[in-house]
Amino acid sequence: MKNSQDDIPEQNFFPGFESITKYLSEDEIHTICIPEHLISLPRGKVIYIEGSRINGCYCVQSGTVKLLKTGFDGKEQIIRFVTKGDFMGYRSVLSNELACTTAKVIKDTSLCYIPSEMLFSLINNNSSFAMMLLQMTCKELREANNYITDIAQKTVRERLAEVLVLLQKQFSLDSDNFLQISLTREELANLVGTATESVIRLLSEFKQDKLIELQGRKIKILNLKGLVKIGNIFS
Amino acid sequence: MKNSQDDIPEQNFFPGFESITKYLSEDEIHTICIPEHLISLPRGKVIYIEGSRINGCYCVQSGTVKLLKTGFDGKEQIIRFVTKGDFMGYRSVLSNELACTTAKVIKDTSLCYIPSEMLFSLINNNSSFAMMLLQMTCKELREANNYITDIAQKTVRERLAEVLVLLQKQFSLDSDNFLQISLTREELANLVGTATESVIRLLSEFKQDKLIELQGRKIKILNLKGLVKIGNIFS
DNA sequence: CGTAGATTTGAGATCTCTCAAAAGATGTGG
DNA sequence: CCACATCTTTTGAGAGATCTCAAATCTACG
Repeated sequence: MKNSQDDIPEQNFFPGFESITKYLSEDEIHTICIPEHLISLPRGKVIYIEGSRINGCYCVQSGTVKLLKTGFDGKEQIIRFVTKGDFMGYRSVLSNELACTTAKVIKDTSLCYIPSEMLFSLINNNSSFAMMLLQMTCKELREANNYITDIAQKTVRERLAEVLVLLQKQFSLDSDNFLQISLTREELANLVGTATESVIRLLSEFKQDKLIELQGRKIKILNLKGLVKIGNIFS
Repeated sequence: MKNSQDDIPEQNFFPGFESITKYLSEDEIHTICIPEHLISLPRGKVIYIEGSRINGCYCVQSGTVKLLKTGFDGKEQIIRFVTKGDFMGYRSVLSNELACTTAKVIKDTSLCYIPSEMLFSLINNNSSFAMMLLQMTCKELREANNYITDIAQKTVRERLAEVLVLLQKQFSLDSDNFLQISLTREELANLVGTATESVIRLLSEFKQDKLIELQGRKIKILNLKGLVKIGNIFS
């Protein structure tokens, strides 16, 4: 597998792999990072759909993907965003189940596909990779548990404030300090777990209270502490 | 480690381990199942508290434990129940973080304690155990994601119906077909994510509609299909 | 310029929560 | 075994948050 291209720094070609390369040998990296496994997709494209069988997982190298579940009445619930260095789809592969979420691109993205066999072989042959994966799922699990408690106990107002704070943490800012993620009001509602109109009303309240600034879909956090306080965020 | 007691069937002494013994060698089982690691606790006892450091995880052999998180205003949110054969606490151990939930006994329980080092050594030396653990976290993650969607989109009435159906799935029935789990109205509310009074009102509605029968804290499901329909449960 | 989709605003309906009080259950100590 | 204290459960009533429906505006794009 190792070949004469050793002098070419892979990191430049596969920037998204920084987070996992430290757990993989050169051989393993070369096996995964073949051109046939690299995929580029524009905003709006669906990577996989809830209920379908997926035969591999994905590592995001750039862009943003939303993972969502569809409720019984067709309403979307956004579970999390997947950005550079994150994995997705591995849960279904590992437990050999149909995908329980839909993955949809919200900012042009490039992905590396990792076939099931390859994932299983990595886990079985490389215990530090297995441990990394285990810790990753544990982290997701903790966040999911926190989210359950929040959604169950907090008001919509508190949750929206919290979501804004979390977006600020996960996404970088552009030159004008606006969040580098563009969500429709509906997507924001599907993240918070509320109606679109409620998000709109609360956003304009927050704007009036000088907590945020709005320019179409772009959001700038003006008073992070204020939002933290409204959202009753402690952790 | 292996000794002259080989003729004694461990299963009788450690019934809760059925689910994990198939992933462990005899040696490994003998290392884990030492008397010093077996703990019996009555209802009401706390095994570990949210925010504390735990140095190992637990495998439940009998009884029932509730895992809960405390919201900012002190209200409990029950995350899940841990019963025979289930693990708990491993998430915090693996990610080397403080416990993010509190574990409290709700039905007299016996546990086996598994120290951190032992857990890590099992993962590193036994890839099928690591895989089992990984699949377990994936299963929990799927359930957590489902729960997020439910709590965010369903009404309290739908959620209570769903919770009753889930309890019926997870817990066995006594001779009179009552659920073998005893929860206060408040605990039920903390599971559904609502106020105690709301649970009480809805339970008596369900009773009037002949969906359930109540005897104090004991609950008998009379019309499972009806509850499934009210709860909009598809999976 | 026209159409489709997204956003905003308003108003009424409704679900759910909170607060308060009564009734019932449980447990303790005398 | 009774009396008292405490906790749980139940019921009522009113307040408030949030949702739904409808209509108006705005935006983007061919």
